[in-house]
Amino acid sequence: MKTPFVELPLKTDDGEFTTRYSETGLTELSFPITSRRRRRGDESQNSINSIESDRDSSRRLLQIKIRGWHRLTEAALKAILAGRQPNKFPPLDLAGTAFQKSVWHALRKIPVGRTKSYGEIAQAIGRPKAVRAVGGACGANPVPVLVPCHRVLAANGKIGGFSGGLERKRRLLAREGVKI
DNA sequence: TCCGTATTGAACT
DNA sequence: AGTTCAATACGGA
Repeated sequence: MKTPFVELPLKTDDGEFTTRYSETGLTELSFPITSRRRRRGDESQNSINSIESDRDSSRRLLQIKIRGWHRLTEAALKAILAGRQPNKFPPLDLAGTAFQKSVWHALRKIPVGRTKSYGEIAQAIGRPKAVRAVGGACGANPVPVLVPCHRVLAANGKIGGFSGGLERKRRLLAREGVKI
């Protein structure tokens, strides 16, 4: 992964997500801060929003490219939050080990409204015994929702875990029409 | 090397 | 239907 250098907020009906981009693609998507009160100087927090210098035209082009990616992220995120399959995703630039990347790749193959167990993912990547490790990789997913780790349930059909909180996982699944 | 995990299935109450 | 437990792969410290 290239080092991320742009951070952009993404407002949705579910709150304001935060996204980060490298020169290669989306590196991170984080859930809205749940804290009630919003800090006063919060807006100044966005200082990394802009690239230091616009003088260089290649940088300007990159800036434009990232804005395009951000629009794709926004559309894709909102689609999934509404329980629909996105038409298009931004390019992803995910930091992780080879094992984690293979898990995340397998997660992306689960269609909207369908689920798999941790064990099934383990099988899908050819490591049938790495069930717990699959759970670990899900928890390390830097781009939740877009890489749909919420569609992974425990083998007995129970909810399993979720870094964004079980409530959110249930809500996402419910919108996709999945009954637990 | 040791420890914690978003697991699993079997063997027990 | 709930609890305990061992097997197990991986990643971080």
